[in-house]
Amino acid sequence: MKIGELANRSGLTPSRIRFYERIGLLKAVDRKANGYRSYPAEAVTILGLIALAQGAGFSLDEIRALLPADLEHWEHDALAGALTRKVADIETLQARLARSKAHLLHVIDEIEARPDDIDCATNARRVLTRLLGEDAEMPVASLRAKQF
Amino acid sequence: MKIGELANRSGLTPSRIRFYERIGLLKAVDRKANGYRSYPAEAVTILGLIALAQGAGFSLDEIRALLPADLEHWEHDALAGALTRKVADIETLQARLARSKAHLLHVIDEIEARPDDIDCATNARRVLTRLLGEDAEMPVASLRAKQF
DNA sequence: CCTGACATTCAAGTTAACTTTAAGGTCAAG
DNA sequence: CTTGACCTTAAAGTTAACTTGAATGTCAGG
Repeated sequence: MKIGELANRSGLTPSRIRFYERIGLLKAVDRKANGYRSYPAEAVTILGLIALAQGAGFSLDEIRALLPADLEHWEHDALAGALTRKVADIETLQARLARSKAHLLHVIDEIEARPDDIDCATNARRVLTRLLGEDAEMPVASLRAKQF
Repeated sequence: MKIGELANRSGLTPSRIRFYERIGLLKAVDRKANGYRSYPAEAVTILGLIALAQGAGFSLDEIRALLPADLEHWEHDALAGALTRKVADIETLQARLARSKAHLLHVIDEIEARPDDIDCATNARRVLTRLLGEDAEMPVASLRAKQF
């Protein structure tokens, strides 16, 4: 199978597949006489797995550390541990998101529920004072460091 | 107030504050005779708001579009709309995370609950087959495009 | 007067995960 | 024999949000 067909079957682009090879996530495959890469059918499965793991929040580095050379020879304990830790990561993120959401809803409430008898500027001051006095959270965005 | 003091009070670094000015998130402030930036007390509030918004998942671009020149003159409707949309974004992410988590737990189950009478390789094939046959999700990581 | 803690600017580096571009081979079909 | 769809490589570009580095200026204290 040439790289274009593999790309079609796996849903990844050729450039992405070559990139994975370059960074050592995929081992270099055989070449035909003309230099074209020639993939075994198994490659579709491997790429599918990579995409799946990415979808679950694993970074390419993490995936590289877990993907066995032989698809039937997983490092059971490392894999189970990584999966469990990833679940914990997700739970952390869920908790953080819940707090962000609650916070946002609270702010929406504050700005919508302005008493009729005070003007916008006064209300703005009131909202601002409350907002900055409350909890200062860690940025949700900082989670990108952990692949979310 | 010089930039160092503002940095201390706001918890941001001086380089970050200069960066915000460079990209137009903060308007340029007055300079002392020696060229040093001189900030009004209000700047602490503004930086606090920026950090707060970032914590809630807003990108700097979004924040720039929402932050009024005058802190007491918010564009009420734009702000309320943006907050509401951000809550919706968070809900989308929550749903996605829930699915990822369920998926991971399912995989952990599959690899742990291997029947005693089949070997690792066979189990690996069984797990792989199920895994790749199921749903292929969008990567959680793709949410970074929306600031999470 | 010197030292050290500040301040300034501009350019370049960082991270992840790719894509894009450029310049060029290969090959089946018409 | 030429077109067009593929394939190859290496290098550079992308995005967000900063940081780091280099070269230099300012200023209060001892």
